[in-house]
Amino acid sequence: MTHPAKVLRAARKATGTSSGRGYSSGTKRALVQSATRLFADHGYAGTSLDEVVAASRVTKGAFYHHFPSKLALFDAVFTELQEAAIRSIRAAFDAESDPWEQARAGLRAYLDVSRETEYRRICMQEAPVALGQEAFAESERAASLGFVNDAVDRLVDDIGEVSVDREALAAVFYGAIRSSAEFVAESSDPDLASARVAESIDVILTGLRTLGQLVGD
Amino acid sequence: MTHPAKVLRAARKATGTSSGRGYSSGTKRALVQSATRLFADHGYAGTSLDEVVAASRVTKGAFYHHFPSKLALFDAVFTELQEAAIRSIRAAFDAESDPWEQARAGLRAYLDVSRETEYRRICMQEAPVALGQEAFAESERAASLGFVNDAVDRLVDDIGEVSVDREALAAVFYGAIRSSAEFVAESSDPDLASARVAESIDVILTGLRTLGQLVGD
DNA sequence: CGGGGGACGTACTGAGGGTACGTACTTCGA
DNA sequence: TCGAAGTACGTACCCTCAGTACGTCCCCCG
Repeated sequence: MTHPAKVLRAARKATGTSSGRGYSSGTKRALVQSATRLFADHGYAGTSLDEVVAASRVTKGAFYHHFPSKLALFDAVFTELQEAAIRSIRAAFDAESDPWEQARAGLRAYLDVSRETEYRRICMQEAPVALGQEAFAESERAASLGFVNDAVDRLVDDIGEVSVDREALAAVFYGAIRSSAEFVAESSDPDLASARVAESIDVILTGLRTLGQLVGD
Repeated sequence: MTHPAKVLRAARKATGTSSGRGYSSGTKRALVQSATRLFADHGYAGTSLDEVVAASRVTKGAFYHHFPSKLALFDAVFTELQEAAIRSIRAAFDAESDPWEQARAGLRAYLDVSRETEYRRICMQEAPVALGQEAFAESERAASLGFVNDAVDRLVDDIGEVSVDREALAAVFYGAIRSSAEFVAESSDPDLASARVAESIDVILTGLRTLGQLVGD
């Protein structure tokens, strides 16, 4: 019997689908791509492996050759989205030198990233439940929360005089930013909403800065 | 054959377990209570109905007599926790009249509520995924977000001059508060952490107030 | 050219949510 | 007070779905 996978593999090779950053085969890439869309549309629990493998034109055997579990597939999808987001935010961050401009740029970049349904649904909504709060918090500290910590550090340094708890303030801002992302996402006019929340955060930052200047004098 | 449920029902009646705010029977109450603990410990997906009914000393048949689905059970648990939280926050809120004191009191009450693992895990973590973002956002607007909207409204009125987007600002603060709750929960010294974030938010509010006074003059 | 490993496919198992249906207890009107 | 309807369960079963066992094909290496 000639296996159907044979012709499929040949087809994928011909169309160039098999290329992709260190993946052993195009199959793995196809699985991650299908899963990204399905997880974003129906959530982790709402997506069956049968659907994933069907969308990827492979079988469960193929899947379990590349991934040890459904959760590992989700983790791969999550990590890929997360890393892309980090790259994007870091680029915006590093393009500025003034801490206040850096904070603005980072916020704008984050709001842009979270306009993508996939990032919001998978990285913000599903991940904490699917991966568990522990693991999620860990990767969060290394990623987005890290940026906020850096930004707040520089901001507080710049303000100088007024004494605040940096860690707590970072947590507060991190939540503010996350929530802004949802606000933008739920809005019917994302561009407008994005500007509105950015301005709100701006007012807060200005207030802090003003406070610092008053105390400094 | 004498059904085992017969003696169980009698036992529950004797120990007074069957009492409880409008529930048709003690069984329903027992199910909700067991589910609250199990969902809080292992999450929605991580809890099987078999575990719930076993912990409640009933069978699946009994369960499906009272609830149409596993999700309906979760919804009942969620609603109960949510309503308790609202009552608690509203009490703290209504005890103050000055908008700034009201905001502080509300924040403290919220931080207290979210110190309970059950509230955090079920109402903040699991609910958006289990119930779906749509339904969750709806009940959120009616509950916690409602308080924040009111508080921000009064605060902005009090500030007066400086023009800000109330809705956007409320979203920002709501996120800040949610994130504070997590910060407190993850901390090894919740009392201290609670004070730290409360102070951070205080500083932000003071900054806004100062800004308003400067513009007002 | 043969044999070993990588990349699959197929068939099955077990757990778990949900359903069908039967049975005991309660209530209520005649 | 006696049946009849409704309530509150219990039992047995079905179906979906994650995960496993095992076989096959193909490529590469000696």
